[in-house]
Amino acid sequence: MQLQIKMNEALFLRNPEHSELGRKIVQHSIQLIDKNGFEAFTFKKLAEDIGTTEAGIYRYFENKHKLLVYLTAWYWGWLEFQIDYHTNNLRDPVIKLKRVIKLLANTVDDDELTGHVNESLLHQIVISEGSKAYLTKQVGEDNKQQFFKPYKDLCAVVGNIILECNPKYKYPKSLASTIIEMAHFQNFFMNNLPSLTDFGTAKEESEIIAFLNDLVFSSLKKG
Amino acid sequence: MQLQIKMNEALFLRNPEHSELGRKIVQHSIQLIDKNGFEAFTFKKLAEDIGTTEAGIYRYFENKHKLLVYLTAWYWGWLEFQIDYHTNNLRDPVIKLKRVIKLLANTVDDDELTGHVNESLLHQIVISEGSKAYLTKQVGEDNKQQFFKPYKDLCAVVGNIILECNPKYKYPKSLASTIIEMAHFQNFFMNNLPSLTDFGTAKEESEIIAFLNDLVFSSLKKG
DNA sequence: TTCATAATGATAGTATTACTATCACAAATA
DNA sequence: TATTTGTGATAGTAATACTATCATTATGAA
Repeated sequence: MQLQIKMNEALFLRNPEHSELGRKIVQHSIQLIDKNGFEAFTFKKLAEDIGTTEAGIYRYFENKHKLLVYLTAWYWGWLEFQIDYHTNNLRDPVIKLKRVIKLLANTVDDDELTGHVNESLLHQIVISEGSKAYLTKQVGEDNKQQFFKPYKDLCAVVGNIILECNPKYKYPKSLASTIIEMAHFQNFFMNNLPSLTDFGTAKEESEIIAFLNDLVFSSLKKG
Repeated sequence: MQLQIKMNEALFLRNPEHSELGRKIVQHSIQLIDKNGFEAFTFKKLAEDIGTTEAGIYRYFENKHKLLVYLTAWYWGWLEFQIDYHTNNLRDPVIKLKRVIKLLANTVDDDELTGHVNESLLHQIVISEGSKAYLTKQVGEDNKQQFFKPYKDLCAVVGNIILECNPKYKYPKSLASTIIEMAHFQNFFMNNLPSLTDFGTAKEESEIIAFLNDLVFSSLKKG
């Protein structure tokens, strides 16, 4: 059994899933970006880490920005699969939404079904570097090429569950993007700038979940 | 009359406010970063834009990261002043908080009191590039040196107003950082990835304000 | 089995970036 | 008047972000 996330072909020059080297590029880039941060990450270092050459990496990805977008898109695609999988048997939209919040805010375990991707590290990358995928001047171009479709799809899914909870709620999409972003930002703040949160002492993800639940379900309360 | 924001001395090598060249560095860096984005921004281009040399810039700022942190810190300091100024005569904390949300989410006009800083452009920079000031591997080091104090102070101010509204509310700081971040992220999404928001058609900041007000005051409602 | 093609490795080279260093000059200051 | 301070001009270096070429190896179709 194996899980494959279908990726936008414009994100790479050669599909990294289709070769050993490609999978190594994905695997080691996740490790390196997590370890040293995206700014310090270069294709040269990645090549050395893998034991190939810089040119070898460039055959798969145009540049490191595209690779970052690839990784985050992969993550959002994977997460949407997780959400579908863990909520498809649930009827009550409130329970569903709580489940989604948990999946967004919890540390993920490494998924055995995806050999070369360490989801736990990738989750950390999405927290620390994810916004850099779209906070650029090329965001318009990238968006035209559908690079952010997985993120937008996930947001739409969450937005729809929100509407199921309260069909009259006026800001389902904005609330969805708020939940998604804050699940990550509050985590980053908790661990790095704790005075921006109320979780500085305990540093428990469960508290982030409690905060998000409170935020969301106060908003969705009718009346 | 002149408004001066007191800045952390560790952010620069020479205080840019104290010389003509320094003020030009600040002024032109704001223009260039706004125009081309932070990634494409280099000290060489900045020097050419000003009509000085690269070495000249390095005498003021160690590197472009410090300059970005300087600019964002300046903005948060300025914004806190604006908030103090516009809310100090208000008694009702609910009105106060609404005022704060408006100040956070609205496009700012260029403040005449600060000659070399174009607050309107700087606001755009904080929206598009602001998170990059702390989403780095050095965030811990930078935080130890108090680089993010203005941001944290602002967050504390907002958190306290939240507590005035509802002393029993459990997440004042997290809600404060959520408001601040979302005032900017929803703006960025609205203009660049509109399907992540509910403001795609109108593209009005007033809608972001309405969303944030709804979000915040549902959460603070007692019961 | 053979021929063609595709993927990789090895190496080289370029323009730009991110600095550091040095020296000369002008203005302010003591 | 001597001295410090800020600026301009120039040079230089290591690293980054690529592009190009050629030889070798693996794959797979005829």
